[in-house]
Amino acid sequence: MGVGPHDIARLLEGCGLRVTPQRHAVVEHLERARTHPSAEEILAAINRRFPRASKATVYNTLNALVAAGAVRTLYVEDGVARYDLNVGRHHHFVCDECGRIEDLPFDAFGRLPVARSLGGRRVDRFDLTLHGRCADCR
Amino acid sequence: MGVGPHDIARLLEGCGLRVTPQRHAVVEHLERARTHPSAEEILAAINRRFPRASKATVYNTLNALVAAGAVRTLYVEDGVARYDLNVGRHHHFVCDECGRIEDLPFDAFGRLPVARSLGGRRVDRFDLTLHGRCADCR
DNA sequence: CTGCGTGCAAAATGTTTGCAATGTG
DNA sequence: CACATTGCAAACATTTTGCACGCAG
Repeated sequence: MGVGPHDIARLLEGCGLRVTPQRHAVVEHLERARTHPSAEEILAAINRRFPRASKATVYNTLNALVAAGAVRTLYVEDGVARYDLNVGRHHHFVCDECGRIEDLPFDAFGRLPVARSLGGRRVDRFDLTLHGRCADCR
Repeated sequence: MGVGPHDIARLLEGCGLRVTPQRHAVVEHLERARTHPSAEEILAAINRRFPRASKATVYNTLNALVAAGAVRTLYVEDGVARYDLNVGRHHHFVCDECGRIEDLPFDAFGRLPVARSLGGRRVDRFDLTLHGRCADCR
């Protein structure tokens, strides 16, 4: 699922956003990072290339991408927002040792028998998060 | 799964906490509320009986209960911590309309075929959260 | 030139902590 | 009576917002 340097610009444009170096760097880091980084981590990463980049820019960019449906927000374990470029159906694995969050393909362990309705409720979707030790920490 | 007024005192003692009226009220509200309340909601609730009760007391109590394993912290949708007295195995249903969070029994829709290991990872547990409309909002 | 985007700083939340006064065991 | 717990206020952490300047179309 490689997103080329071109595609980043297209993704931004597709969200109605102008392509700026800072925004490009935000998306590039989201793509490269396999840890579902927080805003703070993203800011630190893009500050290596753009030392003057600010929280406001990072949050503005992320919120715009989320609003446009290109990025998903994740809340895992603590109240810190984490961001996920992968908008397709998938699950998550949280390593309780190092804290990294990995994507799991939707069918990694078979389809889940989740009903469409349940006790009078309408079920539209579900989020599954696995916990344990990642391959590195195991 | 009714927890009587007696049991609240026992639960607090079992966590090594002295039984105070404020703490009793916190647990009582956790038990009665079916919405997995946030600290702010709990504070508002116990302020009806104890107008001078403070955030510090609510947070101290909740954190002590979480540390003792009697309460679970939930992070759903936004960065706000929500608290769940039910520490047994169960899932959650989030109503996207009214925001309420309901407990679902572990076997509500069959056991999930989640593997013990997955691509080099060790899987210890999993959290499943269903989204949709609750019976009231449907 | 028009206006979106940036960066800085301040504000708005949500949560934690320090401490004197108080209540519990 | 000893000391855990309370309430208040201040500190913290994260996210949002206001605004002047700057760059792109």
